[in-house]
Amino acid sequence: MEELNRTKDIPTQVKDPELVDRRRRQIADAAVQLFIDKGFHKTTTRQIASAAGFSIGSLYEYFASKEDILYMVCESIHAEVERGVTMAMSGAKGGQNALKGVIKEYFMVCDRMSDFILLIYQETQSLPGQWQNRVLENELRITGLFIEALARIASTGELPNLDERSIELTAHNIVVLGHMWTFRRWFLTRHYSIKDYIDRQTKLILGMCTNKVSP
Amino acid sequence: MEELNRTKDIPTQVKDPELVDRRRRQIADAAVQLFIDKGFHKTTTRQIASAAGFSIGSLYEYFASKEDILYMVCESIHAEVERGVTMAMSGAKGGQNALKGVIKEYFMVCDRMSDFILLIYQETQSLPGQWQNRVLENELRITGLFIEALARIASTGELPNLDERSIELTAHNIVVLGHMWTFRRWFLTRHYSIKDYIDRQTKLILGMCTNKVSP
DNA sequence: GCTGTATGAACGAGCGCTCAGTCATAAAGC
DNA sequence: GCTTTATGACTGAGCGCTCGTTCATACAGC
Repeated sequence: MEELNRTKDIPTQVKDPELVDRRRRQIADAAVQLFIDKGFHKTTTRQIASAAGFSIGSLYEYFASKEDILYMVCESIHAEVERGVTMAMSGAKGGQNALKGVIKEYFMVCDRMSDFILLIYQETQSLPGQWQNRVLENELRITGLFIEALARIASTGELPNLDERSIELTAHNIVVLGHMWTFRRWFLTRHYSIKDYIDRQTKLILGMCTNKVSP
Repeated sequence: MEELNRTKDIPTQVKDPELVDRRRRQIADAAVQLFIDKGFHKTTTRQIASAAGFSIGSLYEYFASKEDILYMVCESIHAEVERGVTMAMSGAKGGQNALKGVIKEYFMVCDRMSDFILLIYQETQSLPGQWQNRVLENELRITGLFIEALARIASTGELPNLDERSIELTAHNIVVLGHMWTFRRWFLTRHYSIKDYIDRQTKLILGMCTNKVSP
């Protein structure tokens, strides 16, 4: 799993690496739900330990600090999102419908993972600087997948009028409009179903790409 | 000032209302900078008090809790953003250039206030539920300004193909793409000047509005 | 019996918030 | 005008408590 590579540099006291992976996954699963429900700061290490079925002492055998746990949670969320987006891309057909399909699948991922995406928006700042950067790199890598997809579609001549920079910005826009479904859901879910949202946003985004506005 | 009306229901021990306003403004000004620099949770009430030039005891004459201070900070940020957006609207000319102008002015407000907007994205969750709702209402009111502006422009026949729902969603998109400049600035400012960003996003947004994609 | 893992009581720094008291100013009494 | 009393903004030591983290001890597998 991708997530395991990137958490290798979280320090631990425990020798058996397979046990470390298993326990860390246990802890991350328990922690993420607590963080979603109460936020990072209002969740205590004791609550995390007991939700994972450990003593507080054991928890500190696998992590050196509370922030380490948050970092691992963020990493595993991004791994999951990236997995979803990659799958959405691979199932794409040719032509302009390819873009429609990718947007739809991505927005579905955002819908399914909205709690998790929201968590990243709210708690990235609580990470130590070094790991904040890692999280931002993840965000960029996911955006990169959309840049590639758009470039591929543009190269077939389906998307006129898009230079490299505009493709980049459009990719960011698509990513963020997916996130918007999560951080404005307090309003959006009251007025749109996810299907409505996807249909309308897809039209608007396609308008973005195929526009022919005079300068 | 708008912000004063909405903070009337924060309790205080002090009798003189004019003094309450003055002191609260003092405290909010000190607190907002600390919150931006260190975050809400890592800022202590003592630090706020001393940055405002008070003792910790006095601070609690004007607020009943630390969260009250955060709420007042959020209110004053929204008041400032709303002021900026309203000014941008009032200076608008007719025609499609009206929309261009509004977008430009709004994005400039986002650029100027990016620290503050970011703060709201990160710390709204730290507010008690009741005041969280107030902050979300503010966000909605600002979006409403864009809905009105778009509706006004559409009614002149400048924007074809936009039903009411699409206007609403486009307004949300514009607001959020302004925010994007703040919460992705770690990437965007390295590759785009604010002028670049405005020019390119304006083109993309106009493409959104004037699109004629088949169903 | 030695190594690696698990435990939870104990620690102590730090937090939000309180409250008994101070002091400058103003009103009241003479 | 001088003294006394009342007012209310302001002060900061300290209370009660929580939390992240540690470590002496117990236990399990080989």
